[in-house]
Amino acid sequence: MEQTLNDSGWRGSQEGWLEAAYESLLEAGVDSVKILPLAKKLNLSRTSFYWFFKDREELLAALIGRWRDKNTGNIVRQSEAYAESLAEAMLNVFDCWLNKDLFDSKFEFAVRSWALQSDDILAEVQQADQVRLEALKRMFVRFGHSDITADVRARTTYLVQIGYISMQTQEDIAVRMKRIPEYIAIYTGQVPEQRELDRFFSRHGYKPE
Amino acid sequence: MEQTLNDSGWRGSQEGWLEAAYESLLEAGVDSVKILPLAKKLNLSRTSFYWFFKDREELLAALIGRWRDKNTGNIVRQSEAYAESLAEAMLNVFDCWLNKDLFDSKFEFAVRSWALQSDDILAEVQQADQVRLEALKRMFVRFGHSDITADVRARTTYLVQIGYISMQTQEDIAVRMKRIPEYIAIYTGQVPEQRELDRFFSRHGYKPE
DNA sequence: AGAAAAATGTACATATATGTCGATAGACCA
DNA sequence: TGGTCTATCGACATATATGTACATTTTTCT
Repeated sequence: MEQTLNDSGWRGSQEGWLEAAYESLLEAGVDSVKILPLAKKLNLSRTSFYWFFKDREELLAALIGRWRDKNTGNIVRQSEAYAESLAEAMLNVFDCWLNKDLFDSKFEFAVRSWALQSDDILAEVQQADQVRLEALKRMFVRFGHSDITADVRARTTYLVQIGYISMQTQEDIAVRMKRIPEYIAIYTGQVPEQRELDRFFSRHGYKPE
Repeated sequence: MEQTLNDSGWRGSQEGWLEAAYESLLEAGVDSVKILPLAKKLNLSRTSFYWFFKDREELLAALIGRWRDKNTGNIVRQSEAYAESLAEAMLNVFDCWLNKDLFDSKFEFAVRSWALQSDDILAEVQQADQVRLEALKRMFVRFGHSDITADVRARTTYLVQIGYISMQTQEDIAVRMKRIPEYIAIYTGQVPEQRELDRFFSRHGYKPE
């Protein structure tokens, strides 16, 4: 069988094993991240793995590192982006839910499921939740909400999304877009302006008829 | 070691194995539901299991049956309960989130995580989501909401709860109760009356100072 | 008490996983 | 061209899981 070689001229690499582990995690959870199956997928000998990682533990740690780097940072960033109204600010946050470069929801779900069987992972996830919720709360406060309403609205915003992830729904983009104005109204208590929606739709390549 | 015997005078039983499986599922996910560890927990020989269940598959199927029977029915029931206002109706639904007899959220999370590695389970979960969402939507429609706003508000209500479950937070009852009026306001668009809140607090044995 | 059933346990065959050791092969460089 | 990293592979030792066959014990019923 043909072997695809990487830059350094070898078939395997730390990145290669990590990528395979990532795919397996997303498809079937942590318990599917096992060295033997990954080796088969990569067409490599199982033991070759140990050249790149000390053991399975180290691979899983690398996987968590990847998640931490990607998902939490962008929510904070989007919640702090420039906006003239709360509705516009909320639409900035919504970018995360529609753009896979900003938020990897499958990864998110897999990690949260993983937390069920590992206290270390649970601590990581709860740390991330806190950071994200606080960022969203600051956004509401910035636009004049009181402490308690900002807190509850931040939770609503965030938790609906986490809930969606947990539902693992694969919905049509048009269906999701149709609900956006309603969500904005519920979360912020104010109806978004048409031009704000248009700007949002346009940057996600969506054209409403 | 002393052995606790059940009604029929034997140590093991279908229920006993199922209960052990249930506990293991909630604590550490499906992949922890293995016959050998369960046997250790029950102080029984591993092979004794096969007297009650054909194989591991059958045990897992029984576990799913348990989940189906418990969690979905009560949400539908609560959403259809008598109420004079939308706020009161919503508070009826909130009973589920605070009463473990009405909704087992740990079980819910464990099953949803399980869905990641099994298409059969995923189908079960999505079926349940649909049934629950439709029941909530009917509730909003009953109190005069349009189709689209009822749909989005039903989703908000339900998804926030699924999100909470996914956060696996262990919060103080007082902290949760303090947020209730805000949640009701956001979900229904109307502020709950004091007497409605009092009735709710009282049936959950909570006394606000 | 004796037979039947319900439940348990031992031995065996098998599958899948982890991790170590040492031999070997490919890539790179002087 | 030969040495040296870098990576791959096969063999070994071990752990944990599943499920079957059959013998044994315990309970229940007559």
